[in-house]
Amino acid sequence: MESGAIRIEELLGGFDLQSTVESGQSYLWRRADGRMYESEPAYGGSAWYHTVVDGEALRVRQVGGPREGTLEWESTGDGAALLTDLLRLDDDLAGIRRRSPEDDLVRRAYDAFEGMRLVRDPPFGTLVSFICSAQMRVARIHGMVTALAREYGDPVGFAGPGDDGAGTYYGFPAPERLAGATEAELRDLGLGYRAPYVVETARMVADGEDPAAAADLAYEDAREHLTRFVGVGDKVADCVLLFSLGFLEAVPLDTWIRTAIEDHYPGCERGTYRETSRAIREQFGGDVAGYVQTYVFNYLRTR
DNA sequence: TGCCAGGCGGATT
DNA sequence: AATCCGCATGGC
Repeated sequence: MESGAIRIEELLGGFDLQSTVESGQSYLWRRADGRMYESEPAYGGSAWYHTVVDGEALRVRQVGGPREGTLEWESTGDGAALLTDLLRLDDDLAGIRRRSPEDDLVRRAYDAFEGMRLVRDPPFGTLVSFICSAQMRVARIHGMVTALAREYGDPVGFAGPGDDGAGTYYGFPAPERLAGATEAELRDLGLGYRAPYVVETARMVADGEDPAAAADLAYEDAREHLTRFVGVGDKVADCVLLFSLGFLEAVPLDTWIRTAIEDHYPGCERGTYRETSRAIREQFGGDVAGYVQTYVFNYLRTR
């Protein structure tokens, strides 16, 4: 096992671990104490969080604040490289904020979650997570994804300081494993009407349709391309583009953002997803619009 | 109790 | 192309 530390002072614009992994962007991290989404934003409490990527286990906690704290990590692999990739530690967050609009809502959202970064999660786990997200609260989405990992994922033994004491983490299942599940099994895990969508999309990916292939396309073509997967419309496609494939201009139009448009940017409502998306993307700063969206989403959601 | 949650697929018009 | 409808399920 390797371990190390990253000084947050060295990251442009700081970092806050809790708001990054508990803001409904990623459902692939878990808290050792099991208290995801329970504690207040900016509390943190130096909780350990863990994930598994490509068979490598990684856990991390933040000691101190979003400007002068330290990220302590332990991993079966190169923890520093994994963290930098997964949590976008190389983004210039201060620069991104400078390129964001200055209205009251955006300012309040940035101030409420100082140091929150976007994530760069693996494509298949992100795709399935957001298929599960339809008409569902974030804590329950996290519960569904956790159940899928527990039932179909590969365990990685990793003893240490985690409060769960189990020392076994589960990676998100490979497409072939979920493709082999039955709709009834997934319904028993609480997926409801999303169960057949997950099975069918897993089959498509197992048969060679790679969601990551969208990364080579222009933004709107990439969004259209991802809707080929079952259970994936424009909104879920935007989530995959933003939280996995690095399209920072993507603005998922979910219920919270649609409310924000009604209340704060009524001129951006254009009647169709495509045109409303273009308008709010412009309003939110173009190539940093996805960052603005995620701050506003989390701010409104947790009020 | 009814309403809502990071919507989508399918049928109808 | 736009609109309507059905769909699971737990929390408030």
